[in-house]
Amino acid sequence: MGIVARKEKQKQEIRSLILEESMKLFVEEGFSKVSVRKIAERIQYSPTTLYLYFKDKNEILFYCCESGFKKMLEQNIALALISDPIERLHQMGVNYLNFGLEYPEYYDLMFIQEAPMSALIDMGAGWSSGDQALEALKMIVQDAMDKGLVVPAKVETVAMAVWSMVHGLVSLAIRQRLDKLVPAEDVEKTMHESLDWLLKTMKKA
Amino acid sequence: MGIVARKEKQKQEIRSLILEESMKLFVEEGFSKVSVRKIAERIQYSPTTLYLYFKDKNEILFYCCESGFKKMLEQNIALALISDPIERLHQMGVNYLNFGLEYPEYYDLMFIQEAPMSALIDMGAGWSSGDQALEALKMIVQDAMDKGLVVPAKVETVAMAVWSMVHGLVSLAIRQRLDKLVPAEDVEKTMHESLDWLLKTMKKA
DNA sequence: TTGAAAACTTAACACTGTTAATTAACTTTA
DNA sequence: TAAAGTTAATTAACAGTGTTAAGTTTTCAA
Repeated sequence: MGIVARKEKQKQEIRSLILEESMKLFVEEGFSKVSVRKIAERIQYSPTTLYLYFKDKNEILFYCCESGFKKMLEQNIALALISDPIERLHQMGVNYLNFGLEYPEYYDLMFIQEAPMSALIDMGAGWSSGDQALEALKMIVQDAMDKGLVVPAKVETVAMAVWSMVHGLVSLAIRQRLDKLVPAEDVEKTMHESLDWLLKTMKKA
Repeated sequence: MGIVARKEKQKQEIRSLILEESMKLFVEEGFSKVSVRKIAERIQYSPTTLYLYFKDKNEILFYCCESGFKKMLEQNIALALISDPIERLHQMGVNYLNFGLEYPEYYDLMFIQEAPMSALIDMGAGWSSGDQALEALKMIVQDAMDKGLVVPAKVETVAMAVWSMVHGLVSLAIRQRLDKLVPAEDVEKTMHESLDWLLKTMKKA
């Protein structure tokens, strides 16, 4: 049984190699520039070999996406130290904005492109890491309500509102729409001000 | 000078024909399915002819985008009848959500894809209709502040917050991310609840 | 009617994702 | 050890993409 195990391990190594190199590629050159042939060339395999390890290109992107979520969750570990729910929610938002602005290519894949979601549907799998992040958000909102820090409302409604706002900020920024509202050099600052404004506004007086 | 004028008119007619058919195509089959060759086939011209009327594909999409903004602005005409700024802002948001959900392909082009913005940069032109919509938004926010209906803050900050939120809602919905937060059949309803929540929350007690 | 200018097309380039058929490599069995 | 079987990887190809250069047809003025 040692041989079949080694073979399995080798297979996993090539899978990882494909994913690693794909990620490098779209961090370097952007999502639209990633092609199956380019990935193949980097790992010195023929393009069709990738299809032995993944169903199609979307599936490759889906797994890249997963690793993006891991990156994001890492940033949020320190949140547990913040006891005040509002302050915790605020810091979570700040982390979200920073992540989006620092890794726009990852963000694009995770939340803007439809490719990874199509793969997800084809695979019948779950949005595992994404769901995890959303659960964390809902729990913070719930916590804030329980402690009477925000006006009571349906948790999903508020969570959706908050998520949509930070996503809106990041995705509009990434797609160069926000500089239609304020000068380019003020975009990042104003994004944070908008987030601050929301948190301040939703905080019960 | 009659002849040169007629020629110019014919040229404009073909331009319009290209744009009309392009728009039909991506409303029918989606943005990603629109190709230069498909457009050309529909209008019974060779693919390369399109390049006599537009610099590239992005430029075609840019002009389609423009017509999307016109569609959107039409929906907002009735807003002028609403005197209460908060109520007007609310209705503007509702219109925005409805537009996005009703014409997801247009919305995609106008606010999600980067192609039209690239064209805009190449052309050195302005985001004319888009700017107009944003001005309208800022004015309403300003109005609400002047009348003491919301807590004073920088107009750009609040406008950005509101726009980002509705954009976030629509774009996450279009890309099937919101059904990770609530069941698919509840998405639209919850989107509206989130908008309601924001407006209620920002309204000065 | 001829010649220039404008409008349009054909052919081609360098890509894209993906599949079927084929070869190379390794494992197991006789 | 040699043959058979299995797995891994490749080559060739298809049908599509945006775009450019060169050639053809049409239109109009002198």
